[in-house]
Amino acid sequence: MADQLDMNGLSLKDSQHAPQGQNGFHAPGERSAYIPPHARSSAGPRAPAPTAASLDGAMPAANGLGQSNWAPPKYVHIPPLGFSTAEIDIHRSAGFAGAGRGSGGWANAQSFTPRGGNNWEGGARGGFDRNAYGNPGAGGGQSARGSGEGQWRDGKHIPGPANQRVERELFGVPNDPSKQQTGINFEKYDDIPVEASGQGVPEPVTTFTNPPLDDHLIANIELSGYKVPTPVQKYSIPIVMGGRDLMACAQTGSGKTGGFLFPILSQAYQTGPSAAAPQQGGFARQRKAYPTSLILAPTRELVSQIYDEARKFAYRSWVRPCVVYGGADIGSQLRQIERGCDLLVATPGRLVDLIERGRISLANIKYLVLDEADRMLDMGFEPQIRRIVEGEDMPPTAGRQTLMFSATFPRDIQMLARDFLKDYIFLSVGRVGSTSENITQKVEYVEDADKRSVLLDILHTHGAGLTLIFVETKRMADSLSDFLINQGFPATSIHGDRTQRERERALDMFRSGRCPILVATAVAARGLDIPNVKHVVNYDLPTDIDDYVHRIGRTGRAGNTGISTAFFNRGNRGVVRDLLELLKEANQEVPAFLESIAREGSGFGGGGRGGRSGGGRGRGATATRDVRSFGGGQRPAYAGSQWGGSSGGGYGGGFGGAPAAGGYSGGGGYGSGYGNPSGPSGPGPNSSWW
DNA sequence: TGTGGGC
Repeated sequence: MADQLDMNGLSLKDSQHAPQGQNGFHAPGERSAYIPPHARSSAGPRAPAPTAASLDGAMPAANGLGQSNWAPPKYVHIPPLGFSTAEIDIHRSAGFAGAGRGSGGWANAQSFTPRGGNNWEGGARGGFDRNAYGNPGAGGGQSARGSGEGQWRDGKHIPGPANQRVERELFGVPNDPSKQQTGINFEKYDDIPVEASGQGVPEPVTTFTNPPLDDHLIANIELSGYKVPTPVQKYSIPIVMGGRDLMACAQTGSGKTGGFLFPILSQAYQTGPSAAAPQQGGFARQRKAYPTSLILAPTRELVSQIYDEARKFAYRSWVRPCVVYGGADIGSQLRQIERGCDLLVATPGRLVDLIERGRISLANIKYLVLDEADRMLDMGFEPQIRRIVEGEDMPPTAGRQTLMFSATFPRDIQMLARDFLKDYIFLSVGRVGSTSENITQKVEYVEDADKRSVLLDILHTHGAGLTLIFVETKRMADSLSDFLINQGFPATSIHGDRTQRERERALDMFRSGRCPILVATAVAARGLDIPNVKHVVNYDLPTDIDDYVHRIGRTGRAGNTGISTAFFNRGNRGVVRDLLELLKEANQEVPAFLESIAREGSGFGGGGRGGRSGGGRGRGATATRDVRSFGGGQRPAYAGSQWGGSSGGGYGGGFGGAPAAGGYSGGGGYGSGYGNPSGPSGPGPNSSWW
């Protein structure tokens, strides 16, 4: 269904869709118009999920390339993905078919493809009716939009009616592999250590129960299949509900999104819309939206993913989530916002645009969330974030709650982040290397000239499952995917120069297994939750080790295992020390050449630390630590979630029980071997993942 | 340097 819709308005550039009957492949000689490399990768619209038969036979033939390298069985392992064409169609059609508004998956396509009667329509929200705040029409039966939305009336939350179709769209059907992550049971993570510092850290919760959580939220959590809060959720729920600011380090895929959505929505369901809400003139047409929650993330796809989650947990509630990002039709986003916007998920650029147009005010923001916060505050994004947070009408730190989440949090970025936080609690969830236990990391020495052939070897060897290949530049993404396609591999690419439609399509093809090889730039490095990524290849290593951490984190998620392979050569010696350290910490095999190049490296590059990581940006210890604890040589309290036995009390520095002690008073410190001594580069650890 | 992100 999605693919079919994608046919609308295709330009020449999209002509890969045209030869539907040929599985979307052109013989090279036949091309009369330029077809971008990635375009040649796609199977035609509505192509069935690849089966051994379809790929084996049709694809190479249509490709007309001889395909000596084509090894069907390996890439056709759709079975491990558990897809059938029918399932895909069900899901997708659910996403597009009828919902009056944004549909699931990457279905936000509607926002840039104004198809007739697009998804934002389907029943005008009669302006704002703040008397019965929320979703007019939902009260007495079916909402006009058919989404089963609730409202806030007379100080009470009145959930909308259930809607089977919407439920299936949001929560999937049983065993829907595209919803796999939902409902992963995190009970096995019970022994994950947690470090919390700051004044008065509250006790963690252990279940999704009322109190403190609102019943309506709990119902939606159950629909989503979550059973027990993940470690980060256990801590973030009471912290956020207690009104505190938060800086949290937790691997994506560990329930981070729920970590902020749960407490925010729960509060919203209990307290209703902000009293200070929209100064609606008495006129029907209010064109400016006043969201109470704002979630910012660095890429469009991530924003879209968060929005999809938000819709689940906001189901039938008075809270209306909206999403805005660039590359998509702004008109439909405006219409969407006009119908009500309580929780807004956005990329920075488009948000600024909408603010400038006077269509969004941040005056009512109660919650500000920066996802992938270290990225949002790095050189590239920081000015925009600062403008949004400090340069518009958002309440100051005292008037809002600010939450930051990331898997990595370099020291310098922590320092910067403090500008946006007030008396925050620092939370680090996870055991050193816990992720990597699920990821087998390999590093191979490969000269640039040999990369392609080594990659082919790898692709032949590790056939089953999805393979995500990272490169450093957009150009390389195109040329490598082009190469792979010419070699007969079902590959596609995603990077920032592709159109939004191409990006979403590539991701969808990858996700669904129809195109199990994806060549990507950094755009896909963070946050994306793609089930069944079996192998991450760092064809080009990033220059920053944190990027490496995020990249390999696309596999081995939520208890699954994964493989990571990095191509290393002397051009990467800038990261050699950090990489070395990382591998050791994660108990991975350390190739000898790494050690020796690291020694070479220490000879030059100046300073104590070889390579680029000057400025104290290198990895130090394994755990991210609260930067506030470095000042006086003090360390944050150490809270072993299940270690100390005493259910949250009695950690060294006053976690839980002894409020004032916090992380400032040099608590018990780390167990031996937990916090490494500071590296030579600087005052100490700064970046990490759990 | 490159990668994201508005028009």
